[in-house]
Amino acid sequence: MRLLPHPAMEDVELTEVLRALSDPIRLEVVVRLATDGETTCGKLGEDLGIHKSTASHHLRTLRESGLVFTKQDGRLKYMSLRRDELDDRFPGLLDAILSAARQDTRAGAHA
Amino acid sequence: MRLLPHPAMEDVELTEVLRALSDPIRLEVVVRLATDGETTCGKLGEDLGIHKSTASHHLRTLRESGLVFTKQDGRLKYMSLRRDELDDRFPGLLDAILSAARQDTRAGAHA
DNA sequence: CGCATAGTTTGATGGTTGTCAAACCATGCG
DNA sequence: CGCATGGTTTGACAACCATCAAACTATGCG
Repeated sequence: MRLLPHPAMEDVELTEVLRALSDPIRLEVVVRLATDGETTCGKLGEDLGIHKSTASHHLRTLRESGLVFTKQDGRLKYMSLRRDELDDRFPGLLDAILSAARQDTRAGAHA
Repeated sequence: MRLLPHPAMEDVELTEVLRALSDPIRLEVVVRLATDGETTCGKLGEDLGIHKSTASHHLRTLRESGLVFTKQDGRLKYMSLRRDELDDRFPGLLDAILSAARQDTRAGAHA
């Protein structure tokens, strides 16, 4: 059960967080993490129908931006949202984005 | 006093809004618009020390993403935030981002 | 009409990004 | 140790982006 390097929350920049969330796949990943709790890299790749290296790339982006936390357990890497820390750093931000994303999805994709 | 074409708010996509705000200059522009009200393209270029064509490019991005409204009056084009419409479309989002941006700026740039 | 002013458009350039595939690395199981 | 499995890294490619400069457009003033 190892931990991986993560940026300290005070070093997390708002523009980096917003950039990470501006990709539809990464936004969907964050919504799923918020809804279903933690998941693994492989499961995400399957669920979203993308190559595993692409999933790895997005998860790295999310980790480096400060949004997700990665915990290694055996061969698996579990990703989770750094929800409390983010709420502390940017109060209300994650909630607003999550509810906007959920509403956006429910309303149907505006092609 | 002419109006320019703007996207309808129901066509505004969350990821586009986040992408528009993920550029430090555009985020700063939005903060200024929220604080000081409307401004012109040329003033922004001066204030931020960027070329006027760069300012024009960023303002176009902000307009197309649905964040700002452009009103032409004579030779000047006044930009303003589509605050109420955005609040209606994505409740709480703009406020959370603005307060995060202001807090981030006050805390000093984390190089 | 002619000119100055405010913005936009069009290159051109250097840098970043998302994607897949293939090679690679690390971990645990037998 | 050898192998399968879960992820990462690298390479390649096409698309996109921020920036400046220069040419262009549009507007109002005299």
